[in-house]
Amino acid sequence: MDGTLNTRVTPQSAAATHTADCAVFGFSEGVLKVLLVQRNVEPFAGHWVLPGGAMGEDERLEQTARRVMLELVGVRDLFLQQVATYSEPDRHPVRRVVTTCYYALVKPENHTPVAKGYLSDVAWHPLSEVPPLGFDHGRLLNDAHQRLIQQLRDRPLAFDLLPDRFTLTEAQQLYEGILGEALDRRNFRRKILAYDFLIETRAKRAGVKGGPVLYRLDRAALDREMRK
Amino acid sequence: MDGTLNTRVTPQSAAATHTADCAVFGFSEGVLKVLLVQRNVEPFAGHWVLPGGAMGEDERLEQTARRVMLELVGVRDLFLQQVATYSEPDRHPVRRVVTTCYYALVKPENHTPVAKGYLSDVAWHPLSEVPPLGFDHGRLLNDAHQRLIQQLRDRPLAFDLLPDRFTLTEAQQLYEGILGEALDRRNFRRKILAYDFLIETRAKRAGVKGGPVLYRLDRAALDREMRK
DNA sequence: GCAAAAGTGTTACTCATACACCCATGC
DNA sequence: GCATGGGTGTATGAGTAACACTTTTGC
Repeated sequence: MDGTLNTRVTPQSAAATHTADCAVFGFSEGVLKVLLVQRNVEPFAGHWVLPGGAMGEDERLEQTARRVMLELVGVRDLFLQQVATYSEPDRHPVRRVVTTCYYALVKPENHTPVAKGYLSDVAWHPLSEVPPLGFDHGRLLNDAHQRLIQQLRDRPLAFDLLPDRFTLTEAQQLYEGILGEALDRRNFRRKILAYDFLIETRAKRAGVKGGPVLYRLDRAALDREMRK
Repeated sequence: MDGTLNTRVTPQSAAATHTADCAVFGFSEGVLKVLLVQRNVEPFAGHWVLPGGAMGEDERLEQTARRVMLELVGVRDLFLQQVATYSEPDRHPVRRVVTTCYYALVKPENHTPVAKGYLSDVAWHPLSEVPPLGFDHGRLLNDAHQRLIQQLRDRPLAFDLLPDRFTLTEAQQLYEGILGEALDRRNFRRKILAYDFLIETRAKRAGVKGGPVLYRLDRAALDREMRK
């Protein structure tokens, strides 16, 4: 309640910087990946971490997250969900930093992230081969992934990660990558074909065996489903 | 990621105060209630708001929330869950305040909250009769309630709100109060009696018609269930 | 004795799961 | 022609939802 109880706001209580960190998930080559950046400044120089940045003066944290994503991977209008806020006094070794973690879903093939500023590298890492992360970002990433799993189980969130035309097998690989478990093909197909936002196209993809049918999204129907 | 991207930490980005606000739910007289405090200072003097306070120098937000609850209602070891963080630049009319909302569950009969400091009153309000709240606390309370509903649907969280001995009808009223819908008595009893943390006592309560059986909790079994 | 609340089983439906064979294509 | 992946249906079990009558007690 903003200092109404005994702990009135003081210069001390304002000493924390607030940042937004993003666990950005993408799907390519049949594998779920996360976008990481490598720091070239202390603390944690040389370490991989989640991309993030400090909240600006007239910005809310979600805007901070969007700005960081725009600057880093050049993507607008991404799907962004708040996960949690982390405030341990010693989570940043130099100064007090409170961070709010978001997760985001993007199509990697649409964007080529480039390292700028304090970063020596940017890369997609398969979620199964993430290096140890700096700060407490290993925990943030894990929490973000768990939240994504939880939300995917009752909403078809993940179709934003697929290319414009995709096969049901690709969709299934995506679900399996996120959930971390194998799914039965027939049960999966039945379940997602029960949605009305999948449109079968007549086109088939060259170079793929068995000529799988390509689907595309009915965006309006998907949005309707997501709002339920 | 703590200022690694372009938005390096500056004095501006540190200008926000961080607070923890709590939606404290209790259950008495068969009704779900929330603990509100009334401010006697501007801004929002005379308005009811959620209890909260500013994060201290060596404190994480959860500790802030616990401290506020201890000072206000004298309760330790309460069940506390983080809901979300709110950072709109204008959510506080005087200065920049970012807040993280928690919800808490307590037994009202064990604690008599007293108004101190900037507060002219403290009271339990039935959730169905909450006055318009100051700041954006109406939204916070709503979000906290929604999160509580969501979590109650897959974990038996709410038994902390019941007295030591309680009837199944009371438990059902509690669930109905939280979920905001009527439940079938037989289905409800079957469902919660399937848990093994409910212990039937031989005692019956005086003054209640029909001589309902009183139950108590097997705390260890409940904790086990909550960890699942 | 009557009003009020407690207590008790069964059925139908929906949803998740498990499981195996044939077909089309690329090589 | 064979290896690879695409495509399809059914049966079972679990969980959820709907539904009405009898018993006990306080007054």
